Amino acid sequence: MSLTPGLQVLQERGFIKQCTDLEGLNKLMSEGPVAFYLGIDPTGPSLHVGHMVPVFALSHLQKAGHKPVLLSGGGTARIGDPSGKTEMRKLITYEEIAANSKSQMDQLKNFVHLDGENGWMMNNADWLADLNYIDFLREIGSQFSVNRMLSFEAYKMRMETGLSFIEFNYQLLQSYDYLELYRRRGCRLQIGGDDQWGNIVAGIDLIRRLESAEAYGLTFPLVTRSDGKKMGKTEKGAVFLDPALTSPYDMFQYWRNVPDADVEKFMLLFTFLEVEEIKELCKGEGVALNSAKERLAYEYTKLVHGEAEAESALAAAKAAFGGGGDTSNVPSLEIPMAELEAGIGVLELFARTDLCSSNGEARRLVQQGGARINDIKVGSIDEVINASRLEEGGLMLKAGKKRFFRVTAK
RNA sequence: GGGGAGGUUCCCGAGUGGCCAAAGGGGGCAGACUGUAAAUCUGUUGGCUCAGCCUUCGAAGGUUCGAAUCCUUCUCUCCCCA
Repeated sequence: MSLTPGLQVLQERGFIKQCTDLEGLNKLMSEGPVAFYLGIDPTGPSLHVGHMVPVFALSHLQKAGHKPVLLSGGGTARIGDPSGKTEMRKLITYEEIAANSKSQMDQLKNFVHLDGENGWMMNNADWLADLNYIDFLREIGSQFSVNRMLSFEAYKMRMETGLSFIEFNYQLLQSYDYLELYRRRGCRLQIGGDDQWGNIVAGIDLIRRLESAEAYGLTFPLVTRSDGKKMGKTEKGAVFLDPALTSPYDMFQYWRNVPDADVEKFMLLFTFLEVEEIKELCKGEGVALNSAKERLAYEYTKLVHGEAEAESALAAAKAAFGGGGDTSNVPSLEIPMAELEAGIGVLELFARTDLCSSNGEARRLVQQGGARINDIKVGSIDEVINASRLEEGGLMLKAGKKRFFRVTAK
């Protein structure tokens, strides 16, 4: 079977995990633009790496001429999806959900063009928020078999730890979303992470029963790292798109430090570079892969924050690790010159930066020989830093091998 | 509604009156080795004005010279029965 361009791209980039009927979907897509949707629940204020595989997939399909609906789950977030979770998520307020939804959607402007003609942005709160319970049960609830739902993998885990009724209803709402989008926009495809498989399939069933129409589902792998660490997590938490939560520099560093074994896979999934070019960049081994990692970091940062920020992050990283150069974009803190002239204890100095969260941590860092200032090891916890140590108006603090922080005096 | 079991440090989990800032594991951090990779080994991992002091074992009281450990009330979670 030769794949239609959109699917072809997803296939060769390693996006496709499961499809309800790849052949059928391929045929449909070969006949013309297909309306499809991706739902994202606004459970947090910012999107993070974990959200991005489906977003990239959406963009690839859009580029191939298909029509995306980006659905913010303003209604479903009020319930909470139990899929893949071991415990119930805390319910969040309606106000938070609305705010999250807005900020998340704003973040995707660089990836998709939802102008109402080639794509749409919708919110399922529009049809879920004011549902009439009895009507819903009669029309939708009657179509669902509890026996069948309980057999779904997504609920298996929860059968051990407990599943509340509110969460059990999540699948009905997501299925109803699909039905609504089929009716409103003619959506015939829903895409999502592989944890959404059960919910997607349920929606397809619902459409078949009520509309006698064939709809499709396509899921993407839940990306893992070869070293077993959680994808998109740093010691500080998730790698967010919001620069207030994750600075462009930190985002850059996250990708820059990815394990060798994952570079190619991540480039295919998280950048728009041509497949050929990626193969070329990643064919090297060992040290050669370092430049590929740098490129990966640059491309992703550029997509999220724009070229200027990506350049800055790259320059800052080079300066910090290579020595010299423009360090002005390394995360920094400004302290009054007078204070520095009077002298500041090293421990206090480190504790005031993001490098150490307490004096004790700074003490440990120094005692273990991991603290450096302007690349000179801090020898003692009693050391006092004053203005004579300034270089180019600042101090470059280093904790361990790869955490940098710049302190400037004014 | 009735009965039972529990809530311990970032997570899991030991600890039933002083030897407990609290075993062990995970994770994190640092050092060695390296390539801002992985793997491995070692150290470290509540705060502070750091041989001392302060705060922490769901919350609030109480008993005691002394409480994570005992008592009372409250609160939350899980399980069984209805």
